[in-house]
Amino acid sequence: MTTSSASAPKRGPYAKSKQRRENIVIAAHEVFAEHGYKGGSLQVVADRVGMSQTSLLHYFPSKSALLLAVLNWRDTVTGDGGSRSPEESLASAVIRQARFNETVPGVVELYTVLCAESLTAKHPGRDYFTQRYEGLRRSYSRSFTALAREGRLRSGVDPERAAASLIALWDGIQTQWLMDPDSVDMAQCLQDYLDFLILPE
Amino acid sequence: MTTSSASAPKRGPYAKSKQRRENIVIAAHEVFAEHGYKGGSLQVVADRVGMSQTSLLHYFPSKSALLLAVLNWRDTVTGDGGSRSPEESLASAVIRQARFNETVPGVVELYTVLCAESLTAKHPGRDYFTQRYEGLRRSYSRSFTALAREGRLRSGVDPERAAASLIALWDGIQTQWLMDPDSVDMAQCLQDYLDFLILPE
DNA sequence: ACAAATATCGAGTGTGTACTCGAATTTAGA
DNA sequence: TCTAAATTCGAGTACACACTCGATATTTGT
Repeated sequence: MTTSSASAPKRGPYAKSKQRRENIVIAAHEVFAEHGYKGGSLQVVADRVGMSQTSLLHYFPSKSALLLAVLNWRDTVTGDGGSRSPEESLASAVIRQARFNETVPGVVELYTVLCAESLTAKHPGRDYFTQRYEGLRRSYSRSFTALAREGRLRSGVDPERAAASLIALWDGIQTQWLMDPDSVDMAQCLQDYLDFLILPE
Repeated sequence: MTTSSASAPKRGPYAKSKQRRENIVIAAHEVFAEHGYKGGSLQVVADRVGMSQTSLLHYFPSKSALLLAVLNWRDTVTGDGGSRSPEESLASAVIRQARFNETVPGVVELYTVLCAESLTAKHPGRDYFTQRYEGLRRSYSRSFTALAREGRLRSGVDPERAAASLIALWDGIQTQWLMDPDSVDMAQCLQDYLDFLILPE
């Protein structure tokens, strides 16, 4: 036998399945970004990927399962959070990511729209976002603490509050940027804030 | 004649109408905060206020009209934006409002949820939020400019970017607070930021 | 008290939703 | 090639939605 016990005559997904699933996730990403989770429909996703709604449900058993797949896919695609090399500074990684985000407004929109929507009752994305925020705060908090040890954090700055504030500023500036991209310079706002918190070497 | 031309035999709303409309708006406020605009339904609002869905539509001709009424009502209730006395400092007004907001999580939730939802396609709240952000940025920008004239703005700080950043920080910290109220101190984060921007007298 | 304007609602309309079922088609391993 | 598994989809289900219509009940100015 190749896998598992003899009483399980399974063969696994066919060759094109992987590509098919990814196409669905990408289409769903667009639809959820444009209309939100509640506002987006499986039918529209199916139309966009060129298959029937029934076939779509063969790959993802429910709408909420599709949402979670979209959120997890987003994580793997965007070099998100702690994926910076040990040499790169926190500030440089943040600014680099912010500049990159300007080139993918759809990704920013998905994140901003679903994050707030996940605050509503029984939203399937709730756990994803709460865990993500916990992780992000811990990660940034550690970075600020490390900077403090080197004496490079402005005195009086609390690492945990600074972590939450940095994330908050980032999220909020993205919202304004989505409303009117010309009204605000995301990277510059983050740069200003980090220049204040972090002292030069 | 009392009002308008003779060919308009109107009598106007009855006595209890005003109260009725306000009850509807309050119920809608709760429902939209809990479920968002798309997620909330007229039936649930009608149930909560104790009337039929049809009667509700007598007061507000459409769901989107009800949403706009809710948003405008929110403005009049929360002492919002520029309603501070000339003596009170910008910082003190911001912190006071932030502390007040901790006592009305439903209002914060409505704002955060609908603001992000308004980014989605053809959302009826879009104009409200874009205009609100424009107004808020202009107001804060003026305050920072005034402080700069008194030499009380940290050198290198751009008033317009500082205005956008302050709003962004505020919005973002509210999101984190809604997800987990214990994870963050909204007023303290704003205080930290303002203490940096604004020099003591 | 009377008549007209307002308020209330039951019943219905058309549409969209996520999701199910069963049958036909395609693929892959032997 | 042959068979069983994986894939596709048309048809249908049950329900929720915003909104309409017309008829009834209530309020108000005179």
